[in-house]
Order: sequence, then C-alpha cells, then structure tokens
Amino acid sequence: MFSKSCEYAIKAMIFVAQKSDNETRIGVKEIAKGTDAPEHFIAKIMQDLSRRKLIHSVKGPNGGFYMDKQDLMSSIADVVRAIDGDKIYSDCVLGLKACSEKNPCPVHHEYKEVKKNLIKMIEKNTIGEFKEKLDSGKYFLKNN
Amino acid sequence: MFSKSCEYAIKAMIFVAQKSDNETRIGVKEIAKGTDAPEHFIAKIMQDLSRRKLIHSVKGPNGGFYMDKQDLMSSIADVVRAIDGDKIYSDCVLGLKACSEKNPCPVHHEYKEVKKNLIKMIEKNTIGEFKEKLDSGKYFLKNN
DNA sequence: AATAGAGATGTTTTCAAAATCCTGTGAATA
DNA sequence: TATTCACAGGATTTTGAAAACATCTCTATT
Repeated sequence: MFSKSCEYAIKAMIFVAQKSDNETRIGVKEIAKGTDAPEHFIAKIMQDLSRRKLIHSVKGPNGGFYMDKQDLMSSIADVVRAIDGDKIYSDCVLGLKACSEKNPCPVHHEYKEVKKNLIKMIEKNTIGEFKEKLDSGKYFLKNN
Repeated sequence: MFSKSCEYAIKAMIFVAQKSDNETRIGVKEIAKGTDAPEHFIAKIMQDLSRRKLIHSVKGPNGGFYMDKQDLMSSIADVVRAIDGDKIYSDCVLGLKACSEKNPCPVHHEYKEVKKNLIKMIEKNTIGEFKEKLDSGKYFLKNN
C-alpha cells in the first residue's frame, strides 16, 4: 500500500505531534525509538518532511523537530504525497501503465470505488486528530 | 497493493479465461506476450496457480493451460491468496506487527472500512465476469 | 571565537523480491 | 520406443528499496 518510508513518515508525524506539546523539540533518536525505525533512515525521512514544510526543525543544541498548530492540520494524504508522490492516486491495481478512464483494465471501475474510499479516509483525517487518539490511551504506535 | 507476481497472476488468469474458450490450451509463451510478463517468470506463477488448483494444465504436445467452468468461478481474492497469502487481510497500514482490534494503531479503525471495501470487491468478482468484460471490447489488458 | 549538539546530505552496504537460467518429468505422436 | 513438445521446479543472478555509514553544515552557548 504505502512504501516503508511512508509508513515511517506517518508514524513519525503522529509521534512528534504527540510529544512536542509545549514547544518541546524532539530529536531524531527519540523519534527513532518511538516509531521503531532505524535512526539514520528516519533522519532522512524527517528531512524530507521538513523540506516539504510538513514539520518544523531547529538545529543546534536543544534543537529537534516540532509541529505548530498549522502542522497539526496536515492530513495523512499530505504525508503520503510528500513521500510517495501521487502513485496512490494514479496507479492501476494490475500495474498497467496504459490503464485509464478511457482505456480501463477489467478491474479498473471496480477498484475506482475502493480507491475513492481510501483517498477519502487519508484526506479527511488530520495528524492532530490522531494525536488526540493516542492521548486517549486507546491507541498505540509501538511494534510490540 | 498486490505484489508484481500477483498482478501478473491476475492478468494471466483473465487472459487464459478469455483465450481458452473451446478446450483450447494456452502456452506459456502466449500468456507471457498477452500479459506483458517475462516468460520464465510467468511460467513459475502459472505453476503456482496450477498447484493451487486455480487453473488446469496439460503437458506434452498441444499442452498448455486452460480453465474449466469451475475455474472460471474463482474470484480475484482466490488468486491473491494463492500468490500473496493473506497479507491483504491481516497487515496493518503502518506496518505494525502488534496492530490488532485489541491493540489498534491510530489509523486502524479508519483503514478497516477501506479494507472491508477492498475485500468485498476482490471476493465478489469472478474471473469469468472479467473475461466477459474483455470480450465486450470495452476493457483492455495490454500495457500500451 | 571555539565548541558541541543536532540536522542535512551523499555514499555504501544489505537483503528480499523479481527475473532468469537450467535441468527434470510427463504426455502425445509417429 | 524414440523423439519432441510443454509444464514442473530447483538454483542462480539481478535489481531496487531499505538500512547503515560517514561527512558536512548550521546554531546556541560559553
């Protein structure tokens, strides 16, 4: 569905949202631990997210990543687009390059409905909302 | 979404369904051409499908693959399970191994609905139905 | 100005999926 | 019964994403 990078990106966004409440910055090491991601790998992803303006970063001592009110309003879809591009929106389930509305593969129209659902779900939910879910204690990000 | 192998498998099933009308057997080469797949690779996939009883095969001269009435009733889901296992049914969108109904990740419940849709779609449609779509001339399998 | 913490960036290594290769086995036909 | 056609299936190579590594740059603090 999403690439590994993208999975990490989503997890990291939610993690930072949850931890960076009072202007606190979160370092790469902590993010890596909190999301069960390899440190160097997540570092790269954080840089991507920062470059794409989905998250703020501060260099130097006491630096790290944090999210402001605006950042919290990013949707999962924003993160997916930043990392995976719009593959999700355009790709054919059977991997056919020529598949389109005008030249549909046999499953095209069936899949369109599924895709519509998927997109609605990732567009609708904001990172801030997921942060609140985590805060409630009923949801988890850890791998074990 | 699906693995490359699985994409080929679905295409191959639909292709053979369409071509093997009158007890005609379809050879690996023809399947490879018809689905834009590497010959040796699709050969292996066909063997998997045959072993899983989703398709019939005949060795020797004038041999090849074909589908009977029963085979035409296989769903896309049957093919997916044969090749990719039940990853689609069980995997977490965020790749969390521990994610479950009791220990949900923040997007678990949202995604569940999308997944339900996807599964309904691949369970509902049979290979035979896709064959008919192709026969109508309004749908295509080719890559260009 | 020096230092040290922390992100940014580029390169290399690792590993699993994908693709290829090669040999084996069964069936049909002459 | 010998030969050839075509699937079966193991072994091997290739490829590309993921992970690890090393280096550079920036900024706060003293």
